[in-house]
Amino acid sequence: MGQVDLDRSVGYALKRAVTTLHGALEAELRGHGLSLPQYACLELLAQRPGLSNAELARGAFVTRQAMHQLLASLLASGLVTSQGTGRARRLQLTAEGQRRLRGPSLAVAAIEERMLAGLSPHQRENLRQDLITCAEALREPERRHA
Amino acid sequence: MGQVDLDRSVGYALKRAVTTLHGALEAELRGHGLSLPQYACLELLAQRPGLSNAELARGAFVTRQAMHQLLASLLASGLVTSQGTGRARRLQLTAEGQRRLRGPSLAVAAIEERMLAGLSPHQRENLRQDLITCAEALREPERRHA
DNA sequence: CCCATGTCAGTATTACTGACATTG
DNA sequence: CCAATGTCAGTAGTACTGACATGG
Repeated sequence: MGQVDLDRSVGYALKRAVTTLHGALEAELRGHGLSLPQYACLELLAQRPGLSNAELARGAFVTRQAMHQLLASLLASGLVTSQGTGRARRLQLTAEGQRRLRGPSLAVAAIEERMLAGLSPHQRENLRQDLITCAEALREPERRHA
Repeated sequence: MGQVDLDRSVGYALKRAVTTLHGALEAELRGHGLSLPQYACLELLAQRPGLSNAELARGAFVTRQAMHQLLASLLASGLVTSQGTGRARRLQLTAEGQRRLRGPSLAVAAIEERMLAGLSPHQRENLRQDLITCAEALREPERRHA
């Protein structure tokens, strides 16, 4: 065989974990009036103020078109502001955006904490590092432009 | 703050890993004429013959309605057969389904192997276990029906 | 000139919720 | 009767591809 064994597959466990996490996050965020993509965008801007749309898209793992339309609603809601009209517009949270993010951000942190409750700090860091190692390993053969 | 720190967040690393994996899988499977959900369904049936639609749905982390419509195309394509008309219909791959799955299954195994190339067998198992621990931890408070 | 970006459309896939008959 | 299932619709949210102007 040598094929995939679901009961031993890291990929399958990965999918299970993410699905469960997404479900928990969406359920929680719904109560805060935010979708998961919206939250991700706001959180990204909170921690990395001044990102452009394209940078934000890369950080959220979506296309810049998808981020563009997501941002449109956030801009319209007054949670985010755009500065300049040049090539890379600086985006950042408004005061209202910061206020609206506070609760959800704490709630999300609590969920992540609950998810990791069974792991020691050492295990958590190992887990995070291994996940990054996995992502890096898959990105290699992409060989972006040139 | 005590809020989410993207650069230290396991959840963020999890999302990055899954997104990258999905991208690699979809790119590969496209060449085999299968979508990722279709592949998942076939692989599940290959390893657990006789599953019902609802069981399949749980195994693939989607609703039974979503699985139902996915199965419709696979049944129409003759890759899967349904037996009985009772409450829990037994589903299984046809000979054609098995044949069509072979290549994709090997390709997916290769991708998973590439993803894990930087990790020792011990690390891989640790990673898988930790992911399952995380998923379990989040599932607790759901408390399904009483 | 070139590449990345911002932006406008259109499309498509995918899954979801709701509803209801059926089965065990 | 009840819980789970199969199934039919309709809906929605999300992202994707294509295209094109702009800017550095």
